Amino acid sequence: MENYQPALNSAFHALADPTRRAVIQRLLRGATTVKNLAEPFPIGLPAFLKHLRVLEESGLIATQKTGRIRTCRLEPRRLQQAEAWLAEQRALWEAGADRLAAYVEREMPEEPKP
Amino acid sequence: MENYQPALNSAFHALADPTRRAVIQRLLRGATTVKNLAEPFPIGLPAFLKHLRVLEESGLIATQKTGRIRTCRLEPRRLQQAEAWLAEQRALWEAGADRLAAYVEREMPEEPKP
DNA sequence: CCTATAGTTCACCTTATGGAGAACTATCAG
DNA sequence: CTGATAGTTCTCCATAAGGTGAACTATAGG
Repeated sequence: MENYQPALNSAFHALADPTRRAVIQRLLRGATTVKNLAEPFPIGLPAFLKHLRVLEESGLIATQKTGRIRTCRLEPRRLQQAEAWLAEQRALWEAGADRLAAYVEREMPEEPKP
Repeated sequence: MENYQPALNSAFHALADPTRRAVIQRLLRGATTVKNLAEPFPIGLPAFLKHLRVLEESGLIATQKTGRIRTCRLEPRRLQQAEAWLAEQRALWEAGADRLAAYVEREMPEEPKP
């Protein structure tokens, strides 16, 4: 089953936290430094760095260190990948012509189990 | 900040688990019972029921008990809501005309801090 | 009534998550 | 060289997640 997709696991998990979603939204407006990103949040730097690591390991952002400054930028491909999964489910739902048929087949099978 | 959206928190969290995504995909083909849903998975019923509760509390599915049978169905609105958030971010990214401008303003501010 | 079926609840375990503070490292500015 | 700045790492803590097995409840059928 193509349903075990680690990329989706970690992407959706990363997206489940409001701090991390806010980081993503901030990065939509351009790459910036850790300090800059962390500034609006009421948590300590160590905690914030954990969020960044979750985002980076999920592939939603990428970072690069130059001198003592780490710059973070958005990696839109993963975002799109998550969106694609959701869009596909919606498409299947909307297509759903076979929903009733499947229901009938399930509730009134032609060959009940012995 | 409209970024603290409990609905998105719980929806994305629910979507982060492959078992729960598989349940959603199963429900695309029509409502069914707990037993039916649980059958393909290698985990015990109590663990599976926890997954169902996460899905239900996130608003991604709805359930209804008749007699001793609980029927689960997909609630596509939440799915769409999550998709909408992602789509919006992508739209903002693709619009991103001000990305360079913001970068310049950040890296070369007109009034550096004293 | 009796029993299999469908869920449910309970106590428990292990690991992950999100946060804290303190101490440390590496660089840039003067 | 000497700070100040920007990250980083460390240990610790509380809670949430995901799983287990055993015991329990409530129907539906025969």
